[in-house]
Amino acid sequence: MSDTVQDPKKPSRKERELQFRVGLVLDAAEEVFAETTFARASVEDIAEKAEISVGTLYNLFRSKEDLYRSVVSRAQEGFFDRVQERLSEARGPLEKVHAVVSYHFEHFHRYARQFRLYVSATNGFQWELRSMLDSEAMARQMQFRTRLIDICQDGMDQGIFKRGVPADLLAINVASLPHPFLLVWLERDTIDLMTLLPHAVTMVDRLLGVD
Amino acid sequence: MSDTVQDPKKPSRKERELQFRVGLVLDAAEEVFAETTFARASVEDIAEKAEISVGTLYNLFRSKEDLYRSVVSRAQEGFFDRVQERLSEARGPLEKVHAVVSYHFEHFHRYARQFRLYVSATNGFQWELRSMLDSEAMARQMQFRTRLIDICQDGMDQGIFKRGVPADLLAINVASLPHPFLLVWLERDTIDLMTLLPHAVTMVDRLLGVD
DNA sequence: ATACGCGATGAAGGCACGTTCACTTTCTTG
DNA sequence: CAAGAAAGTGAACGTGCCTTCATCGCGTAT
Repeated sequence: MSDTVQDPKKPSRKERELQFRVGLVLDAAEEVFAETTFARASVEDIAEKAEISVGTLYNLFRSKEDLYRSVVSRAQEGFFDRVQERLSEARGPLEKVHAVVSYHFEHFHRYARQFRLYVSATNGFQWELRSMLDSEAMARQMQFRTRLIDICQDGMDQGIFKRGVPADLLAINVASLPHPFLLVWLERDTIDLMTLLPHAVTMVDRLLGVD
Repeated sequence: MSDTVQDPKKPSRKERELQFRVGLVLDAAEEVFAETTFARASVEDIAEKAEISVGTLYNLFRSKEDLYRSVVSRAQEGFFDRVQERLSEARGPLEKVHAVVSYHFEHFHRYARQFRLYVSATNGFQWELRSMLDSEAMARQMQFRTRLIDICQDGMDQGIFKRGVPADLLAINVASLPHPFLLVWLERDTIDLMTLLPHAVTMVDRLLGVD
């Protein structure tokens, strides 16, 4: 019998060809999903960009959601693989942390498009158009940011905050410092948010360089 | 002629009643939008929760998008108003920064539901279900986090990183430190991402407490 | 050369949902 | 109290889009 039992490590030519084709489709899907949200991206657009028909797309993936998951997963895998690489090259904790931070910058410098997917993978967010925001809301947002920049500038001028970083970057970092804490809180709904506050204060103080 | 010219400062009873009703509808809409994304939230659900018909909803708001904008705008306004309050009470830059951070915690402790809207307003993100993520992707995410926690713990044990904060919180802060920089970069597409890296490194060093 | 099988195709099905509008109910006013 | 205005209603409409499936084209084996 022509029992085509293959070496399980080495998939057949057919199999490899399939994986290659799937990869091309994922490329196209990544491009489309990166441009908008999951809901707004259309299967037809993806099929067209991949130069296959919608039917074929559904032969390769069970559903739009399945396709999206695969795209995000692949992008995330690529990202983390490279981070791990850097981590294993780096010696000592400080160097390792620097490697992680640096690689974030390098990665999105190269694959700028993937940023939306990255956010989706790490936080469960999806992008929406900024234009969804009221112009009033935009204005308030800007006003608040300016206010915070001024405060940081004052602190530095008065020698209370450590110098060495532009005031606007410092301000933006301060403003987004609560976010990771809030995300942690949402993740484990057992903990009380307020118990995290002291730690957050410690972290801002470090950012500002106050003892 | 019964020219009902009103004192422009004091709207008519009708007008005030309308505003009150609009407020109730916004409450309902906030609840629904906070539960899912803009795309997934349905106008019918909102109308039902507000105990009005879909038609009435469309008498009050031009479109679903208009409604969403109003909800976000109102939530954001409430948030910023209170922050400004705290800011004006606080004396000196450090106290002001502390006030801002503290209020983030207080606010979402009280209005936990608004978190999604807050993110939407500040970053232009929308939430998606976590379940959209591959289980593999989840695992990778977790693995990376654990790796980073270990590194932070090592650093603290070796006396390289400053103590005083749980290793997991430190790790999460390190991991999300690049985010504000990336958002700044996306906002002003004129700048080169890599020019921001040195500042990011400075900020991590401060977070870690290395000189 | 012919028959067979497997993947590709895209038009049609079906559904979900935003929006409208003719009709009804409620309120106002003379 | 009646007539007219204003506001409320929800069924119907239109649109967009995911998914399916009968059909087709092409390579392979006999």
